[in-house]
Amino acid sequence: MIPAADSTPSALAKGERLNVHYNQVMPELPEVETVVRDLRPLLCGRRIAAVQAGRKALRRRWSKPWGTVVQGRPVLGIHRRGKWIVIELGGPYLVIHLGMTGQLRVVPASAPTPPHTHLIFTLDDDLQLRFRDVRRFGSATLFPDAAAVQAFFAAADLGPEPFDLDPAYWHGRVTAAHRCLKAILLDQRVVAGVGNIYADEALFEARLHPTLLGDTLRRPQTAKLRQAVVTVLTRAIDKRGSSIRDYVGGSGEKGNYQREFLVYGRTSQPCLRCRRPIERIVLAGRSTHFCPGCQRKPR
DNA sequence: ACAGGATCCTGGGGGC
DNA sequence: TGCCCCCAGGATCCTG
Repeated sequence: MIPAADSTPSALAKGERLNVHYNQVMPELPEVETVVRDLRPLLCGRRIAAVQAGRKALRRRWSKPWGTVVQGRPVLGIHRRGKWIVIELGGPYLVIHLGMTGQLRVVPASAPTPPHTHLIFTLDDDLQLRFRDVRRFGSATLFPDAAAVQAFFAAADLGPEPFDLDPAYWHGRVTAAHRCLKAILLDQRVVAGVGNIYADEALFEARLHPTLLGDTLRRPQTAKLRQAVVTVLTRAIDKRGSSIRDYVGGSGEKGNYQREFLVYGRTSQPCLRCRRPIERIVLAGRSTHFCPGCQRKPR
């Protein structure tokens, strides 16, 4: 078992309404992209000297001889695919999902180990890559080679990246589905990387009601939705880069998470565009926020 | 086949 | 003060 240090999470600022229960970033595509970009210069070219694994398994159990497989391996690259982080280890690949509360950090080996740290990779220069995940919704899996990683994504039927969406493909997938737009956006088989927050934000950006059924949309609407997904994610990646810059550095964990969401987490607050109160409903088992003025309800 | 629901997991917040 | 219940979410498994 990895020893736990006495560090407690920082308290939420008073009056904080966004992400009421959380004092950390919920990782969706923009957060994962930021983590990958930040980790790349810290990890690439280094070598893994040792691995420590916690006793409690994550949702996807790692293969047994972790240490022997990974030990001595160089980190050749780190990439993102949807919300998955793929680390290339000169042969094997490490595939990580941050789930809801997962964190990947590079810190000095001497830094205290916070609770819920499940994996520690000691690098060859007194730094450690640490995977921490309070709720253990995340996963870390070792694959023998690139083909095995591809097979894993193929088996999950992981859809294309949102930035590469072919208009015809997108229109076909959306209009083929007899279910609400919110559920379609959350479906990783249709498009990879969109989560609950950015699904709501994208629908607001496109001014489409979340309960609209996919098979009722016409081409201009699917085009608008596709563009909205790209716009919202691009904007978030640009902002997240600065808002969680110290995510990796380890020193100031607080960061300032004033996110500029227009609907997510803003239930009952006035729409920043039309001032009508944002509404919250549950769709596909997920809280869904929308503006009844900007996103007109279908008949 | 497809859509929707339950499940996992934990800490914080609200209610009593 | 302190307990208990509820809530949040992504992926996956299960049901209709």
